Amino acid sequence: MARRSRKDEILQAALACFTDFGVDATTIEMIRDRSGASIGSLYHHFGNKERIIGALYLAGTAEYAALLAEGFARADSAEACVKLLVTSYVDWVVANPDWARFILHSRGRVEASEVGAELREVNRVNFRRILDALAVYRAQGLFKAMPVDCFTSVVIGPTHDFARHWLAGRTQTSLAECRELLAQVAWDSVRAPQ
Amino acid sequence: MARRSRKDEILQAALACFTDFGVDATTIEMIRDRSGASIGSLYHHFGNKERIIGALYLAGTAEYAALLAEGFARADSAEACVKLLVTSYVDWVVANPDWARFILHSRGRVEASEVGAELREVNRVNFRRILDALAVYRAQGLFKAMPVDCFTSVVIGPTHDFARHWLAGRTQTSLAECRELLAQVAWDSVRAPQ
DNA sequence: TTTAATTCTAGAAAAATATTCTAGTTTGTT
DNA sequence: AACAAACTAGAATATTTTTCTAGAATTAAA
Repeated sequence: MARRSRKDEILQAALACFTDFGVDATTIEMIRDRSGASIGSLYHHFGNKERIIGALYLAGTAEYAALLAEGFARADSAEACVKLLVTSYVDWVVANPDWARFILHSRGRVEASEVGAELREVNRVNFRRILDALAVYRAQGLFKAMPVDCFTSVVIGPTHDFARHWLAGRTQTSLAECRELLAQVAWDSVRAPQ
Repeated sequence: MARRSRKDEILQAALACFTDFGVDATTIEMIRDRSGASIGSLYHHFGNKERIIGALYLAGTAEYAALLAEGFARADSAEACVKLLVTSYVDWVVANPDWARFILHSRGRVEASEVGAELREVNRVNFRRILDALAVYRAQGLFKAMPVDCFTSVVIGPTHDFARHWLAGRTQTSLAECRELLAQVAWDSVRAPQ
């Protein structure tokens, strides 16, 4: 690409600032300096600081959702689907650590902001798609009996938690090394007893 | 208690504001109004806004750690220890939902702030205590082989994730209802195969 | 009980930060 | 070229955080 759009330059600069100084410590002026945009341009594109944060967050989750959807098209068993939920997440985090760090740390903030409703809607749709894909296996009794609410938490919870520690530099083991283990644990946790 | 200390009144008011409006939307002035303290008093006790957030965060994690330590004194098997990690967390979240919501949403922010180092130290000590308590069972081969980094994530990850959804009002099932299920899943995920 | 030191409270003033506003400039279309 | 729409610029304004000086309450020593 010859030159990114100004809007993308701003988002890129914002992420770099968030990574270096934390979301709360970065000021609009820092983003302005780093992106080369003017205050006017910045506010033209985003309206306020929260919406910069929101846009970056939504773009990130959309990328992960796309990766997941692509995988689901090929997954042809209960085991493959469950493991895919873990491995897609791991792959995306490993490929985009700064973005992932930002998202993990800003979820609450974005949910409470103006774009919170939009985010919840996107999540709801993605969640629904996952459940639909798994419904047929559930009907076949391939999963342990469990409130549906708990299912995703049991599958993805350990991976979220470990990814957070890895991103914070607190683990000996790398996230990539644990990819298969986490996928296997997820599957073992939800499969029906033999 | 006849009258809470001014410092506690400020923390209490801050939590109430955070609950009602979100951490980022509450201003120092809102905390001042709600607590009845003056700006001077507020800055005398805390120095800046981040330190109010940090103090509230550390107080919350200390309460949970105390609950956990108390339980560990009575836990006398690998299974009891693992399940305790889950049930103590569930019990604390159910008893202190506002505080838990704040903590879940502010972890990243606090880690990035001045008190981040203190928080990491507290976490490290608590984490070490847990691992020490479990080391004897690990030596007996009661746990599945797994990098030690992954162990806590596998145990507590699903509970963290579900608690977050429950606190956001996104679940049908209540957290309390899932208490035993989550504890059992945690134990099944880490116990050695029979 | 007086005195002195310390801790705490008050709110005005200053500094930092976010946002709005008006005036352009560029880009694309007819 | 003429026009409209999208975009950029930065000064001006508004909001929010933080500092600062003065004084009140509390504690401890003499």
